[in-house]
Amino acid sequence: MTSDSSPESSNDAARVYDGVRRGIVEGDFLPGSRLVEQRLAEKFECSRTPVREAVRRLESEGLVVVERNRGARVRPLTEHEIADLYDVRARLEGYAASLAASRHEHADLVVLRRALDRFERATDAGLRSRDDRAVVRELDAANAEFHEALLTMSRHTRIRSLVHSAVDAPLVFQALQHFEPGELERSATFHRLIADAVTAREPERAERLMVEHVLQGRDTLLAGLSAFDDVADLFAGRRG
Amino acid sequence: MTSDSSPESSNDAARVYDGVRRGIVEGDFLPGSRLVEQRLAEKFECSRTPVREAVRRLESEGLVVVERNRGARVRPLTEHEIADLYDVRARLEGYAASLAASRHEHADLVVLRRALDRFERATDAGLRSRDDRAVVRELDAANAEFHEALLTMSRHTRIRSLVHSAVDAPLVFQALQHFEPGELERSATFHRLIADAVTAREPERAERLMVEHVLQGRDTLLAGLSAFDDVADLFAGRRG
DNA sequence: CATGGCCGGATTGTGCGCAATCGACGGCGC
DNA sequence: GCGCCGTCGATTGCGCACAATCCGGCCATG
Repeated sequence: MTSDSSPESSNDAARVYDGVRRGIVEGDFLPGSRLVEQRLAEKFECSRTPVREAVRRLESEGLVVVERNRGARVRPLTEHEIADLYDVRARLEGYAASLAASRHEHADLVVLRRALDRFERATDAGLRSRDDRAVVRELDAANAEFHEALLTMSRHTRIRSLVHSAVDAPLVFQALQHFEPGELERSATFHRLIADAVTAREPERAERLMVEHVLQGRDTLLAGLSAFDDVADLFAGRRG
Repeated sequence: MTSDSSPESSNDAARVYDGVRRGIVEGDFLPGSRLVEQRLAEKFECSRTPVREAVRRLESEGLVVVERNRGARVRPLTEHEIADLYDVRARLEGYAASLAASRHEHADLVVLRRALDRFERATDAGLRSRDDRAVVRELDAANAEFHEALLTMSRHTRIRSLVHSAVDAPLVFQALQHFEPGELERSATFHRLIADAVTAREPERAERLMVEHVLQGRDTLLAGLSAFDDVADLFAGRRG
């Protein structure tokens, strides 16, 4: 689930936005840590102006919190908030899936199938070596492509940004899901079922399957979190 | 549904944000019209820097669109998009209502009741003179207070901003709803029923009622729109 | 020892100027 | 008359400096 702005965006603000966002998602900026404008400006070799813009955008997307005159920090998340976000996400993506089933055009199906295949290949690789960073990154990218394809097919101008508001913040924990045994296969299965329901233009089934898929992901993640309470503490911003 | 930042924010950026937002919602800036940074800076008596911040924030909330190096304009909406936004809103606020029914604390009910009373008073005034701008503004404010109260009671940190993403843009048309005969009473009735379901801690009923309430609003609005096709054209940015 | 006011460094908020970019207009050749 | 190209004005993108604000520590006082 990456943003619309491609990483090689020519303007500085978008470049900083992509960089900081990736830094947050991949764990280089830990939750609770401060994002000082001057520091980021030096890191990305530009002035504070585009940095400000990037940070404010991240704020409006819920990845960082800024307090007036006190600056920005990476938003810490409690287990409770993660669960809530996944519940909203389930509803939003479920709705998107039902729209996709109703509204898709033939060309969309090609894109969807390609995303499906990519995810299955990534799954195979992931089953062999799930601690290879490149493999994990490919898994996440393939997963994002599948979900993005459905958002596009829904023909709903705004739903993409709405889904991102719910999805992006918990993305920090994404990696945890891949370590749960069976989760990769489960995801692949659901992706296929969802694609089938959408292809057959069955909105209700597509919605139900998507809701269940997302809730599965929620539970896997929460299970992984409580298995690593110290990690949970870390991500909640309670530095030790 | 007004933003969290109170209008008397000491901050220039927030002041401009509030001002432009109000200008869009109240029709002073028509959809499709350009928002030139320098112009806004003069109007709000500050430099372009805070104006930029305000405009970018409005962009991320979907009220304006900006094209690179070409500036911002008030986002035009098609009837189709309005319908889609209301559908998402129904689901999101329905979810929020069910959460509110499950999670509210006793003190919340006082706030909810006050909002309810305020809306009923505003309704009475509205039935007498529905073309008085002050009365309409009070109606909108009371309505916003009711919906905001439920969002607060849902104890879901992020749902407020999600709902606003779906609600804010079509707010431009809000006024149209008040002219549909019977709509004010219908709204008041639903508000009361929703409040009752929430108070009685019945999440499913609260959700159903809220979904229906929002969809009623959608239909009223669309009916009003097609009754004024020229107005619709105007708001869609097709200037004549 | 607890408390409150004061000061200095760090960081954000804002103003302002210049360079880059885009669209419109008009001149040129055909 | 029509399409192409260069120039120009309008506007945004960005860098930079100064002002406003906040936090921590220090000191005086009770």
